[in-house]
Formats: sequence, structure tokens, C-alpha cells
Amino acid sequence: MSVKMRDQGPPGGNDSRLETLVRELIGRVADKWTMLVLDSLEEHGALRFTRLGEMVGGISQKMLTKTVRQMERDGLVTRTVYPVIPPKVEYKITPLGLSLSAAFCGVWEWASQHHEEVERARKKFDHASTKGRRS
Amino acid sequence: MSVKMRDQGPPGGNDSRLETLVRELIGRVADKWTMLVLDSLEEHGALRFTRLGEMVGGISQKMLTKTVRQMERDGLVTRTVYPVIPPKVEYKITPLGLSLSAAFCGVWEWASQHHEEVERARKKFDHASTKGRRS
DNA sequence: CTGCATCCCAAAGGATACTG
DNA sequence: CAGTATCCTTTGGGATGCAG
Repeated sequence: MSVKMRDQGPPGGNDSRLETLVRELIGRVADKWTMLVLDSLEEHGALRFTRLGEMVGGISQKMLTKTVRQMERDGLVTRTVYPVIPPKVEYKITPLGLSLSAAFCGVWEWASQHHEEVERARKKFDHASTKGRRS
Repeated sequence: MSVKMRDQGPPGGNDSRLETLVRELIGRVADKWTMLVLDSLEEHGALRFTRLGEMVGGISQKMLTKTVRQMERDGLVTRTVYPVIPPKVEYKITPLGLSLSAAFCGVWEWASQHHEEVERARKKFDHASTKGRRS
């Protein structure tokens, strides 16, 4: 699982530095909204701001703006402004974003396959906490 | 990518309900600390509270407690209390947690392979924002 | 009318002190 | 050692304003 073992860059003593960088990137990318936006764009190609928000569901305009800006900065999506009236802005996934989406695919599959198991675990946990002592 | 297409449960009109459930689960699981904790436990087997915090790195006790509780509730880890003095609590990944870790493996690989590309994209974005106009 | 910035408040998160 | 409780700071969400 770890990144330590397969260092692909030029050799040196920067193993821990690379590890740190990758961890930061994971922290950035392993974000609820980022993943949901990425998935929406991967499914529907290009979307306008409002429509994208609808597809994601339950996200505020503020967070959508922030998330999408971050993703644009990271090179995961492109933002195209059409200077027309009424204004039109389209967000589109990039090849890099597509590769991340593909990498994250396994997690989607995991969620669809194990969500019942998770819910059972929760029920059990809540039940045990309610009455019994645990330890 | 989507879950819509391969519904594995009994047929019915509950596609959107399942979709919602899976999305909620993704929102829960696609969390920075959850993934980092999961990875630490996957690499090192069983860890005590403090040691786990050290392995994760940069996490506060409060968030570690919260994250680990959540994960225990979701059935991703087990929490074993040894009634000794000083107290000893060990956290261990479950088979379910292991499966999630494996599913998330692709994202780790993506991060290690593309972090340079992301950084280049950021530099370019910041550079463009500094001086030029974008649209 | 669309897209975003701003304001304000609620909630999440970090640091510290304290208990079993 | 492993938390819980208590601050206080930061972040996120809803509503509103405003430019194109």
C-alpha cells in the first residue's frame, strides 16, 4: 500500500520527503466534494456551474466554487468561460482528472459492495453502546 | 465509474436510493484522516493510540479519537482494551477495513505517479493568475 | 439569469489541561 | 497511556448582493 517501496524519481535521500508530498496530495484529493465533483464530471462530460451543483447534490455554491477552483488549480478540471449573455461557464474533466477518477473507481465499487456490511456494523455498534458495556 | 449500472441487489425501483446510500458512504469514507489511519494500520498491523497518532502524523488527539471511533463504528477497525496499568488500547484493521484499503490502493498509486504533474499544474495556474488574465 | 464574492453564523478542528 | 473536557481558531453553509 505504501509509496515507500516504489520510488520512481531520481535516487537520493528524499524518501521521506516524497512520502510527505504524497500524503499531502492524498489529504487534498481524498475529499468528499472533490470526489463527488470528479465523478459527476466523469459521468456527464462537461457541465455548467449550476448543473454541476445539482449533480453533486447537497453542496453549497460556496463550496462548489472553492472545490472546483482547487481542482482547476490541481489540473483536474478545466474551466471554460463563454462570453455570451446569459453567461455560460463549462467545467470539464482533464486527462489527469480522468486518471484520478479511474484510480478512485475501486472505492466506488467497494462502497457499492460493502455498504450493507457497514450498516450492519453500525447497528451492532450502536446497539452495544446503548445497553452493554464494551471492553 | 458510477454505481448505477451494476446493481447487484434484488431488482426494484431503488436505484436512486442505493445511489444516495453509496454517495453518503463515499462522503464518510473519502476522508483524509480515515484514509491515513487506514493506511497506517494496514502497514503496521496493530497499533496503540499514541503510536497510531505518530504514524498518521499531524493529527490531533481529538481528531484521532473521533476518526478511530467512527471507523470502529463502521466496522473498519477493532478496538481492544487491555485492563492493565498503564492502560493499553490496540487498534487493528478488520477484513472489511482491509478491503477498503485495497480499494483505495489505486489512489495511492495515482498520487505517487502524478504528484509532479499536479505540482506543475499548480505552478502554471498560480503563474497565470498572478499576471495574466484568464478566460 | 448565471456565476461568484461577501457577510454572518454554526460546526469542525487544534492546543491544552485534567482524569481514570 | 488513553482518553475526555475545555477553550479558541478555522472552516463550511445559507442568504444576500452584485457584476456580466
